[in-house]
Amino acid sequence: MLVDLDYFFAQSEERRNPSIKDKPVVVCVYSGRTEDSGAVSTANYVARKYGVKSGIPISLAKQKLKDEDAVFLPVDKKFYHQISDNIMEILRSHADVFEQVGIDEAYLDVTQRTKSDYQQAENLAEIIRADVLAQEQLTCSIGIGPNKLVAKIAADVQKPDGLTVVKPHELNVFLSPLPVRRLVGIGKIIEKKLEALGVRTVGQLAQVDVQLLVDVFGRKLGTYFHNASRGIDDEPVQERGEPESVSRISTLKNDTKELTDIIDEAYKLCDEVHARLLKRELLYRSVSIYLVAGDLSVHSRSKTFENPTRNLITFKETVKELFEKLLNENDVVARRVGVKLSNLTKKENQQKPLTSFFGN
DNA sequence: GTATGCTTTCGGC
DNA sequence: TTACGGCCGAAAGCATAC
Repeated sequence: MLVDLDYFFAQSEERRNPSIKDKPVVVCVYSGRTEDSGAVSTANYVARKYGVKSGIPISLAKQKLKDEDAVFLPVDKKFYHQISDNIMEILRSHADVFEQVGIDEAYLDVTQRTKSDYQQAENLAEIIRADVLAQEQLTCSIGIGPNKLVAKIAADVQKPDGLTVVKPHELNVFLSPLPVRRLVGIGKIIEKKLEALGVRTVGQLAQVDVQLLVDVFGRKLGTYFHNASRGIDDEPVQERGEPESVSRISTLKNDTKELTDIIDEAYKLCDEVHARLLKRELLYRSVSIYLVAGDLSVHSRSKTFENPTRNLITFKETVKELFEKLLNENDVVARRVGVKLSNLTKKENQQKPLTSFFGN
């Protein structure tokens, strides 16, 4: 079962101030450069009717809504996190195994408690929705299926406030008409390659000989596509541990080509990211830098070390080295800069053995 | 050839 | 007609190893 909180940030704002909920509500990330510079994080369904959606410029959203009584609000991540934590606790209590994905989504393995009975799973989903609504006044959309792949797609077809159940015998009818793009793992490039093979829908993909898929995409991807098109997926619902990366990015007050200006800003971000690393008692093995140029093209560089460390000086030196490298290789003006630590491990068992101790 | 791991880019929210 | 965040994980693409 996949539970997805509907237009989460905007719905949280509606809960905080119910008087806005019949109006277009647009939650924005303001960059602080000019009055309306920044992008839309998410919008409620009233706003979506006007073409306002995640990622578009705030000024464009304002234009689309210029004749409406729309509400523009800045993101309040702390507030959303509180609500999310409360809801995730509710969801966890209804699952055999629980896997949170991002701030507004979670997989619930309910096989045991429903004894694999889809009617019981549907009943449980209604209980969960009622629980979330009663305790946190928010709606969600739920997909139920034989595995994560199907549950995820099911949750997407009917929202907001939807419940979609796909039983094993309904798999083909449900999946066949969908575009291949709906399958996790199929992006723009693979979509193009499949189109060249005359494959546009999941049903068509299921008709392709598995050997041909293996020949074109390799064994791993080929067999994955073959199985996914049939709704076969063995990925277990798994409790997630620590995040895989910690990053910060910010928009500069003014564009610059100067390494020193970029480094100054980047070092501030390093301090924040490093503080978060320490708070979670983690070590990093990879350092990345990120630069959005004046023309909005994106550039990044990264470096991975042999052994995990928590050293701040190493972090900053590496950031400097990577920005030097990037600026040497590209003639760009920096608009936004960011830093990231990844390949994170807990402080204990930090040392991966080079070879296994016994055997081979 | 395929597997694996690293780097860079993409895309969802 | 343009306009443009911050964060995350996934995908793509490559190099190297087997």
